[in-house]
Amino acid sequence: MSTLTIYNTLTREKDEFKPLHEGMVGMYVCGPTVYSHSHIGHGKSYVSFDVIVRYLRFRGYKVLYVQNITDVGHLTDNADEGEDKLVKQARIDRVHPMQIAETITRSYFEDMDALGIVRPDISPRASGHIVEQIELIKRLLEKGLAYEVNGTVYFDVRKFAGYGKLSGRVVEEMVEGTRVEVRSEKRHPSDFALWKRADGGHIMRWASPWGDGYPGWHVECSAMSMKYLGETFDIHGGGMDNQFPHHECEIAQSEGATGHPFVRYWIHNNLVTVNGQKMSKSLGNFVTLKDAFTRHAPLVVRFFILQSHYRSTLDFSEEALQGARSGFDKLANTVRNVREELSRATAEDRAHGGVLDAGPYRMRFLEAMDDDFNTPQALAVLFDFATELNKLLNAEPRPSRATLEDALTVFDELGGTVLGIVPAASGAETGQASIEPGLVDLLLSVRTEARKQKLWSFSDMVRDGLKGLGVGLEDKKDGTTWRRTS
RNA sequence: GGCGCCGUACCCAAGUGGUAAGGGAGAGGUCUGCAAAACCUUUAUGCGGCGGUUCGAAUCCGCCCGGCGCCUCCA
Repeated sequence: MSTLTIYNTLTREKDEFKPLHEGMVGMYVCGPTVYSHSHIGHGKSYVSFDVIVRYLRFRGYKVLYVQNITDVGHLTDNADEGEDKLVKQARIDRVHPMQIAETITRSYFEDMDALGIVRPDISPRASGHIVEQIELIKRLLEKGLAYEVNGTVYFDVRKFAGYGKLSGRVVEEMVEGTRVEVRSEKRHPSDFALWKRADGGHIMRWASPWGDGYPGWHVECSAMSMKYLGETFDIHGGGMDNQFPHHECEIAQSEGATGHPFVRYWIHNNLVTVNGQKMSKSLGNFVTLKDAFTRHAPLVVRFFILQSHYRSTLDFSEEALQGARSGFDKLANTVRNVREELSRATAEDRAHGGVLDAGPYRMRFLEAMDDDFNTPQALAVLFDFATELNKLLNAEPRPSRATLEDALTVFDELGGTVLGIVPAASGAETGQASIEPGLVDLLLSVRTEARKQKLWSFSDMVRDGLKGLGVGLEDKKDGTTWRRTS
């Protein structure tokens, strides 16, 4: 097996992956701020990290995957001023902020489940870890890396030498040209809030050594990741837009407090564009997943995402999604045909027949995934494999049972377990007891009889009618098969 | 202004020194009562442009053109 390499933002190159503890991986990914429904950008991000987790597990690592739910703390305009997003939405909807958080959290998991994303092992809520955040801030104050002003605690950026190492920024150079307004309270414009004083009407507030307030922008991720994964862990992921300042600040807080390296591999996925333009909350041009799912099956969206590399931007367009759908169908058809042929081969106890060695395809797939999770290339391997299998399925002698079994294993493991785009056999294929498949079969036998009598317009009527109901027919040499097409 | 990314066929998209993956769409063909599915052939002497390094460059270097991102929230 080749070695797994991961593009590490910290080193700016593909590093060989070696976990801190043999066989175990601690991984943290920045989760959503739950104040509005997830959009396709979230989809791309979490599908990408889902495949990374799946692949690591497939490769035999025991992965502990932690992804936070931010239900407090992020602000609307800049790091130090502005309104809490949850509070703002709550005011608009005239409900308690936690009601928004709860509703949106459910919505988020609903969408992620639809995309076939394996749930994180732990989904810690920021509001449930206020104590840990306060403890972290206390440690930073004790070490002299933070200071308090009027109930607000700031991180003193100039006291932490490593500030800027992730994003390649130099503190002194950042001041000029930025739009960060200098707040007189702060010792340096780049200092960021760890704890914020809650003014009069602020609903989300907690008691702290510095008075009533709420956690700053970045502490939750440091506090929660270290709580569950330890002070140094293997992988931290997130969107590229979080590289600075969010992740930079996380490093400063965590390493400042512990004195140890925080994260060994930083993984950043690229963003989604719509019509070539960045999709963002402030631009208001985002497409929610729920909206996308009304036009495209969730698995097609997942397939579409995996057709480009996680570090590339992905341009969302209806045309591209249509193309993805056709490609996805092609792969799904092949898997279905292999399953059907296998049940025939099993029934006739077919020991000999056409042969295709799955080994080379499996190897190429793993090599692609080992190369910084190159899912487009891995998919290309599955397509190559499908083409060869289709040839075999059309040829005489019929493929051997062993070949079909191997092929199915490849599809189930690589396409299913790793990429998550090959679902388990559907009800119709497994003969699930239901009246509907029985009725379709009955119609098909009637139509077959009609075709024997060359009653073409009659048989076409049945076919067209079923098509309208989302059942597609295929007349093959050894009989007619059907599948759901919508 | 500072830092960074990208530009590959009609569309999407891999490939980072060895002579252009894969998917979609189009054209032609095989099979079929017709479809559908599948298979075969075909569609970039060419990788934004111009130079340079090299036996050899889409891949490395320089300049230019075009698009985008971060430096304020965002995955």
